[in-house]
Amino acid sequence: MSNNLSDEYIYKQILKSIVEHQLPPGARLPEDKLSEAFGRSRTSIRKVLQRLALERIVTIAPNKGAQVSRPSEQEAKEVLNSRIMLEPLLIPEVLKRWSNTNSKHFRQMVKAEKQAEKEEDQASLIQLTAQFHYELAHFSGNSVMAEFIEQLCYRSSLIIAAFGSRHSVSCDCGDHLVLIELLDKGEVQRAEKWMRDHLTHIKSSLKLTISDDQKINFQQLFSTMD
Amino acid sequence: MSNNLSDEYIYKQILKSIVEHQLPPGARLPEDKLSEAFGRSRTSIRKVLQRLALERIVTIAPNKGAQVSRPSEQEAKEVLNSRIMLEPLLIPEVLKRWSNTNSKHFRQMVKAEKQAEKEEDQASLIQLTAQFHYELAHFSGNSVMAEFIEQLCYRSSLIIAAFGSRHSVSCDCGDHLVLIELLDKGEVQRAEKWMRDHLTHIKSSLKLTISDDQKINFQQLFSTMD
DNA sequence: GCACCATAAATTGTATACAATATATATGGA
DNA sequence: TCCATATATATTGTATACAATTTATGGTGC
Repeated sequence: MSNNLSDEYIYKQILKSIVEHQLPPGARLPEDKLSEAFGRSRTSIRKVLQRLALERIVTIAPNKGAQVSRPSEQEAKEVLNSRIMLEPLLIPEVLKRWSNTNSKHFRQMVKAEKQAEKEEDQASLIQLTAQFHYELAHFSGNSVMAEFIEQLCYRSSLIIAAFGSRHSVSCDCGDHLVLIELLDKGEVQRAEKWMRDHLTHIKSSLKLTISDDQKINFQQLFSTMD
Repeated sequence: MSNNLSDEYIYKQILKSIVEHQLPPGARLPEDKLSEAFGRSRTSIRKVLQRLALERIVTIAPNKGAQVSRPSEQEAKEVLNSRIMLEPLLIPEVLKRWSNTNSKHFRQMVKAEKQAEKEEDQASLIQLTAQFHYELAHFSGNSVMAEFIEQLCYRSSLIIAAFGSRHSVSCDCGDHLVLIELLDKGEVQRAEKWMRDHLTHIKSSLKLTISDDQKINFQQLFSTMD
């Protein structure tokens, strides 16, 4: 493989492989193998692995090295619950800045998603789905929040790798187009609700042990729906 | 100084110095000086500095090394706005888990704050104020959110160092006791509102250039208050 | 005195060496 | 055959060496 690659490039490359499920949870990441693959010394690789560890994408055990994180069920719930709380919260700000250009940009992205779906290119589909969410967050104008959400999106991909069912991914797509249309029409509350439901749906598609957290609420289940 | 200190210890030590305004924004953090101070090689120090850089507490410029971050006004606003959004959001969850033990714990903490205030121990006061906020966040049961808020608290300390007025710190204290009493009484909405107002007050105590972001809203200003 | 350039000192970037630890393999006894 | 132990191999942890770059110093001309 070619030489003299920046740390940032190596970081993105490894992250991408994990997010796209090429490197499954638990996969060992030996420093000298990576060192050889990227043609850089172990020093650079360690730096990248430590960064990924801080972001919880990778887990480093003392004297045992790095492996792709195996998120716990607890962590899975917390990450998804965080997204359910935060992403709808940013919708009003996104809408304030919403323009025709944005709309076109995101429609283009949905097109790419559908293309990946048709070609059964799981890797691209996962990556695009996450990208849709964090790019939207970035349009809120609050980059501090957006970067946090971006990390949660990467962690979600890992969580889907660990707890997702066969169709978790494609099913998830649930058509981001609907959201765009709501934003075009300026329907704040419906857009917020869509986002909440969308993420809740992803969460419930995970094969997590049932707990208090997701006891069936018959009241809600059989209430009149819109 | 004594030898063989863990990376974690060094990290906390440097973080503490920055949060407590011993190391002001812009202060250079030369690797070999720190290396000597902690009795470890530059390797360990670099690792710690890189972590702090990812957390935005420190800024590393290529070939120029690390210095304590100088947050921009934009960043200051985004961090505070994020806290204004998030911390009230966690109040309901905190309340669900609220117990007499918690109450006592936080009352103890307020006592310590007041002690620090009386002794004019600015460093402790800043640290305790931040700690109050992030410990509360941890009692929400969502550690993913709590860790993010913890980071935002550290960044806030840095922001106060950069943009705070003389009495930003002591004034801020605005009595955390009030919040505890609201939680004791189970007043969710009032507690949420208290938190929002408290953080908004901190934000407006900063010497930031006036922008759209904080134009005076007369409507709101002269509305009937409770 | 001040700007400018050359040189010296200090500081960071990167690779590598060696020690410490963990994992894998092989050997011997029950 | 299986398990325990010893040895060998592989892998990580840490310090250090050297190159690359920046910052400081000093001298020269104007």
